[in-house]
Amino acid sequence: MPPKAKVTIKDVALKAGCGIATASRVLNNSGPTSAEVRERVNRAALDLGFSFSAIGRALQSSKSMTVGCLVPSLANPVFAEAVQGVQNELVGTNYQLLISSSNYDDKADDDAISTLVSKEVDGLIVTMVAPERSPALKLAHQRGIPASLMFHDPIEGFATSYVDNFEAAREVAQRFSEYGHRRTGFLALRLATSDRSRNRYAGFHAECRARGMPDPVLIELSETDANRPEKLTAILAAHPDLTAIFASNDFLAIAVQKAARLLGWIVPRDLSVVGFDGIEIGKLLDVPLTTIETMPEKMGRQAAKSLLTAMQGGVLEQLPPLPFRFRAGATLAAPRAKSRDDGRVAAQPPSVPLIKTILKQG
Amino acid sequence: MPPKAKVTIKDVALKAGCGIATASRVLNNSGPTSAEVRERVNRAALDLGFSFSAIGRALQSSKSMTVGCLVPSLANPVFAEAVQGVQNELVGTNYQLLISSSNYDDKADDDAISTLVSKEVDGLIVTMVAPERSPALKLAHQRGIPASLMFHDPIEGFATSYVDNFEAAREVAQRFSEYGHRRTGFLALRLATSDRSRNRYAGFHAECRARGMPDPVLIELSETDANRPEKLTAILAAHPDLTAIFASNDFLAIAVQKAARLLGWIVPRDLSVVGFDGIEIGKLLDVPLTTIETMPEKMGRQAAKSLLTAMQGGVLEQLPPLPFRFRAGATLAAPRAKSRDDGRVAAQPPSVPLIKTILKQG
DNA sequence: AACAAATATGGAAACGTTTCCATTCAGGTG
DNA sequence: CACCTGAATGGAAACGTTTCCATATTTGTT
Repeated sequence: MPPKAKVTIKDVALKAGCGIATASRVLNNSGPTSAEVRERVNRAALDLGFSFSAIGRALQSSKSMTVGCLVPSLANPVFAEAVQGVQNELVGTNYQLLISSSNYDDKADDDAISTLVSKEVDGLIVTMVAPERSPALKLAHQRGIPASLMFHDPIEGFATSYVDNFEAAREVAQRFSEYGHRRTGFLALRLATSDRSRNRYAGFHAECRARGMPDPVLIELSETDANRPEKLTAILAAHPDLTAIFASNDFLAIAVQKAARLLGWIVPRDLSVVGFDGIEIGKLLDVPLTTIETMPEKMGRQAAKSLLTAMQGGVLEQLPPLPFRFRAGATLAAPRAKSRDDGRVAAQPPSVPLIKTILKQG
Repeated sequence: MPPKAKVTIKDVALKAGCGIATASRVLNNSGPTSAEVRERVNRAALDLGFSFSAIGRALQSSKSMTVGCLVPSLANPVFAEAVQGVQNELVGTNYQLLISSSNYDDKADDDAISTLVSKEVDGLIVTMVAPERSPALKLAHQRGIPASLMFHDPIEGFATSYVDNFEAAREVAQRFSEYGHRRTGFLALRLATSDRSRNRYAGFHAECRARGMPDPVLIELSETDANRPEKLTAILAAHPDLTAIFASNDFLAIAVQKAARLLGWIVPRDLSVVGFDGIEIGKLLDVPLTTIETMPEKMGRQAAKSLLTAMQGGVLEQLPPLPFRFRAGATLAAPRAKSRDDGRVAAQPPSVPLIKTILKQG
């Protein structure tokens, strides 16, 4: 084990007393070799601790054996799971995963793609703010780098692995309607940078209309407000007529319940809440979360799978969306029959001190 | 915009009517050039849509400008956040992030490191099952590839960014003791593959002893059982004398509360629970989770930061552990004075039908 | 025994960079 | 006017592979 910094195939050939070409053939099993030289080369490689330089290989074959993956942020468990799905699918192939994240920034998205392209990735798997108007992504496409989208609805020229947000949201509106809800709200974060949220809102809105319900109230929260319930509490208080909230993700669905409790409202008696994503924790809550279950891991897997076939010369074809599933939970129920102000506030007189207590600890 | 597959610096030089060396100097600002040729080269590069081949560069400079990162799984939000932290620190440098995951498998860990090394990463950031006995990691070290650990306690030869699990766990024992708890349990997943959990257990155990409490009951859950509360319910029922549980992560802390509820126990009246990690959702729960807050994002950042200085020729030095913080929450309280069987079961007669209901929906 | 066919081998080019070195040319100094 | 300095430039080597091609050796067939 001489800890030589770099041992190349040249060193192996030298030690084995043969030419580089022969050593290469032995090490790759890529051509005729005599048993004798095979023995010598393998022994030399082992002794020297040789391993191929992926860079040398990449240069000569113009294949980096690397796929680039861009998501807004790994701090969002949904994206993290999807990336893990990609990874799971890539294990066993010889492809490695180069990742980047944009923190939901349009410009950063584009830069990230450029960087990945200049690293000569063999394929791309992306979730970005606006894939349809990313110059870098278009350029990658022109250069013949196959790209597979995740979470996005289909757009011209790319295959995508996604869940039908519009349809899923329609189902939520339908459930609300069946329980007799009429005045609803849609709660989301960063609507401007999330086509997913926009699609959910669109579907929810469309189905509410179709059922003759009033248009849902659109509640958009800033990043920072999401962790501090006060703002949400104020918003709820300002809309006492809402009986049901559709939250664009499960975290928000849990946050809005916290806000409701601060007002002394009880879920689902005084307010129904439905989330989106289907995180596991939702099942374990005291009042299990009603939500739409999706499969981020599968999404990543599917994106990786199609990309792999595309990289092997196959054609990138659009598969149908991944299924979603309505998880009943217990945060959705019929709205109270009685008028709001009588019912809710009266039922929980000590709401004000409660707020104080919790504000203090936050 | 001729969508030529590959435009190299040779093409640029040709079009600009100069030598390759000159073109390189212009494009890199790395030597004397006349204003005139500079103009021509830049224009040619722009016209042709030239961008450097990172592979060509890597080969010649023997720097891949890539750091490899290995974590057990991105499906665990703690690791995902840490990786995002690494990423955040790397943005702005010219380093890209190559990731891999082992799914908590010892062998896979080693293979992953080998692969990353053969990709010639310039540095490594790793969390693995057992870094101290990974041949591949040792080899990387011998080859002079700097490596920075995450989540691990310090080991010979590597810098690590971590939280003092032992100390944090001692604090939990101390809090339990102060509230008057004596019989406690430690709940964990995959103890064999997580030195973090083992260290927490060790610290918890040590402090319980130091305070004259009985040794904590060690409860280890299989992966699959963690999502299905029945098993946990059975375990709790088998240990009716426990008054407090320290869970090795917040997810388990929430799961054990679910199990307790299935038995009709009320948290924290009948059972105190303390978690670990400090996930945001914990704050939003009806009964806010008592837990140890840690900073995974910072951990990733710190690991990346030290690695960066090491890669720039600096020395990899061990920093003190990152701080943790006890978050009070509301799932920790004094144990009930009365005997168990009187208190708990009698207080919640309808516990059996409740179990049935919930089992059905799971 | 002679020759074709198959097998084994190594030299060299190519992949896209950067950088060392040598060359050319202009301008300044004695 | 000869000389030196410094700037500008391009050729070529090197980084580690794979692969084409040509050569050398063995095997098999008449």
